[in-house]
Amino acid sequence: MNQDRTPGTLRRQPVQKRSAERFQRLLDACAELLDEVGYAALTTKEVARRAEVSIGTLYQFFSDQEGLIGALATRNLEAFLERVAVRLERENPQDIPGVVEVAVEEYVAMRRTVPGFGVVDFGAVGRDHTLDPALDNNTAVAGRLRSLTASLSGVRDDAELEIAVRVALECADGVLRLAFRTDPQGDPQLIAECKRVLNSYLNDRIRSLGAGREAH
Amino acid sequence: MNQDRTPGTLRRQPVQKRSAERFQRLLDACAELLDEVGYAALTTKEVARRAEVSIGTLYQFFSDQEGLIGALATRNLEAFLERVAVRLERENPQDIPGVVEVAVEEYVAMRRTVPGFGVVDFGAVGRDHTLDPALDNNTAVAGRLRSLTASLSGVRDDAELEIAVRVALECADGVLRLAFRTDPQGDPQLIAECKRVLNSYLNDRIRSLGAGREAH
DNA sequence: CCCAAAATGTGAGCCTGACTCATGTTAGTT
DNA sequence: AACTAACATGAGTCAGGCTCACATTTTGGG
Repeated sequence: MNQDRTPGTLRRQPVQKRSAERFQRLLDACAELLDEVGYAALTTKEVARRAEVSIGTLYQFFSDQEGLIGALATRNLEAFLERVAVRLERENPQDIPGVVEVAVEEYVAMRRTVPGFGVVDFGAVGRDHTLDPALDNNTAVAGRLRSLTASLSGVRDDAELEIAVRVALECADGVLRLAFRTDPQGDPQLIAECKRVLNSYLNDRIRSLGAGREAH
Repeated sequence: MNQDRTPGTLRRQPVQKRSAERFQRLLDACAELLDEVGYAALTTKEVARRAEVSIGTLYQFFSDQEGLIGALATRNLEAFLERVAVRLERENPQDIPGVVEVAVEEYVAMRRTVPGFGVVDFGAVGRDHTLDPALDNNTAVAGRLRSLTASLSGVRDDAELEIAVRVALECADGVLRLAFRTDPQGDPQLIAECKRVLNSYLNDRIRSLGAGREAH
């Protein structure tokens, strides 16, 4: 009877085709609006209107506004990981700079082409202080990236690598946001700096794990 | 006499003692509430109530909620820079790891003791996509840190250093947020990783500027 | 084909919170 | 005291998040 009021979650997965399409339309409208008016000025009413769906329908899928944003972030995350996985498989880089190059370039490409990606990428802003540290979007990304990394460069996939990837991800996120804050197309110099940070750190870090190609 | 409705700004600086105290009380109440209920659930009514001030008074000082948060961020920023400047002067470190140590430790100390610091540190969340990239809080921090860094380690204070410091700051911000997301007291391992990232990158970066103490 | 059940869709309206403004009060100055 | 500028107030306006009682569509037997 009473609806699921757990904040920031989905309420009902669409099962029929019609509602599945509406679900995607809502995410698309949300993404467009985020680009147009920004995070703070986003309204659920306008998202619904833009998706040509009633406000009630929106709330059948998402528990609240945060759930809507979260679902968009999840879709972005899946798309990003898919793109990275495809390119890694195709190009099969053998060292860390190779993997860094692919991951950064795909992120940049998505920032330039995917609506709303710049505002929410893999997680809404201000979702830090959740009391349950169980699930954290960036941690999820790190987990998936870690297995991709480990399998491709011969590095041992252990707790140390987990930390290195999480740390690298936070850095990349911050520097790339800066790059796009400075220049809507992404400041090339700062994008290069992002790769540099990751390579400096990971090289340093992985070597100390005794698994790099050039042991000290 | 329409009021200043420029978003995110101050409206009137307090000039008399009474209002100056109220101004600080409002920031204190805001900081406390941010810790208690989080950014999303913050209400201006409750901030005013907590500060024992009418809602009207709050809006005499701040153009809107964002202005309130911004003023708190500015106060945090000034306190941080003051603390770092004092410690740098006292300890006078001669190399990059020395400066990194001081800056990171002071940030950690403030996260542990200053109410609300964990939520807004130097800038509210979600303030990226402002159309005028003129002023950006992290850039301001970077500018001030840069002069401190340059004067103390004999590095040339030029555009390259500017970039290095801005990049380093974004990384530190991200990794330290992660450290405190994982552990309310700040995960020691991640704090150590933060220093490591900064040292790896800055060492790499500064050496290439031909100014480190150990030229290659 | 027909129908009940399940899934889905609707939007007027409730509620809460950001922000205003007409009016009253206090501090500083002469 | 008397005047002015700074300061303080909170009931009221407005907008946006979200609900719920009800309507419509799809599905899967029979």
